[in-house]
Amino acid sequence: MNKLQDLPWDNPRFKNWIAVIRAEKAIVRELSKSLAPLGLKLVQLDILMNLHRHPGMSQHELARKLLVGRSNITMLLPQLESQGLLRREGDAKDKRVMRLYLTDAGETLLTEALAIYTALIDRVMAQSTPAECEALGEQMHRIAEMLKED
Amino acid sequence: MNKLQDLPWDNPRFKNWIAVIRAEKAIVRELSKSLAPLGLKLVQLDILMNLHRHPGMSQHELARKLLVGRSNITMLLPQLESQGLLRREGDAKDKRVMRLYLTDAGETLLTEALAIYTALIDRVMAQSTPAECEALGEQMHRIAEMLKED
DNA sequence: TGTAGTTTGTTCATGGTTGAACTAATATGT
DNA sequence: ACATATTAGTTCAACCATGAACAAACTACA
Repeated sequence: MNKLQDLPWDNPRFKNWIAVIRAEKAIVRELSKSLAPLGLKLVQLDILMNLHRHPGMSQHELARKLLVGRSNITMLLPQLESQGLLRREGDAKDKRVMRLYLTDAGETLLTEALAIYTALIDRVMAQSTPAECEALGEQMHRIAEMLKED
Repeated sequence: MNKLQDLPWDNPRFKNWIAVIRAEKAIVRELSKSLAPLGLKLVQLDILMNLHRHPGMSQHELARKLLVGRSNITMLLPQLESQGLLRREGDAKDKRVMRLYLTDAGETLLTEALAIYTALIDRVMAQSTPAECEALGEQMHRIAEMLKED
């Protein structure tokens, strides 16, 4: 059993991980505020981004990409659809799946939102040198790969 | 107006930031699963950790530390209190504030939970050299400081 | 075929989080 | 002292996300 005196705040790895959490939370908060004027929530932007990169995605694929339940997607889509940002088309070969596409309005809003997003990230990452930033990306990528479960 | 062809996935800063999000989500998911056998949710562990470091904290201070609404704390505490993990004492000088303390049971459970937590973080951070890990922490700390609002 | 198993998307009950009132206690300014 | 403003904590209604149960559509294999 550990003693309480050797708690992980003295552990460099742990301490640095806490810093990651804090920074991530701060950025997400800031981003949410910046996106509010567009009427977009973070998860909605995530959907638009994925649909732009993978037009014709199914709801199931989208849910997996977003690490979110399928039922959540079911309830998220009507909001965006009624705003005319995307459209759903039944797949011709498999009548179960709905294929998702951004509309022009969706592409336009996405562009505006990404301008805000990249501006924030540029501002934030300007705190680090390009090399540091690249190293950061590689570390995180390794971690995500390591924890990927399938 | 940006063209859609120069989207931020080609922007190194942005791409690396996406990696941060993915890794963070993966770790949080994994951690939540590991903590479930103790009957602890992540936010509850956060509370125990903060109460250990700052005994006698008020609910308001705790809410600010956790970046969470005060009402959330109000509803989170009874769960932990009824499990005998913490106790609330009215402040002698200011009758509005409730001072929070871990019980011995709380300290014990915290120790167990932290063993799990640090094991995961050690495993994850072992993907990087100590120097990389330190650089990571510094970058994140700079970002959090930059976005700190008061 | 046909039957069992899988996959897609939906529905629904549950639990979690939020922010806006609200109360009680304290601080401030005249 | 007294009115006003601020602060700590609570309550409540609204919103979100989740996972289990379900129906419809597909697949596989005898």
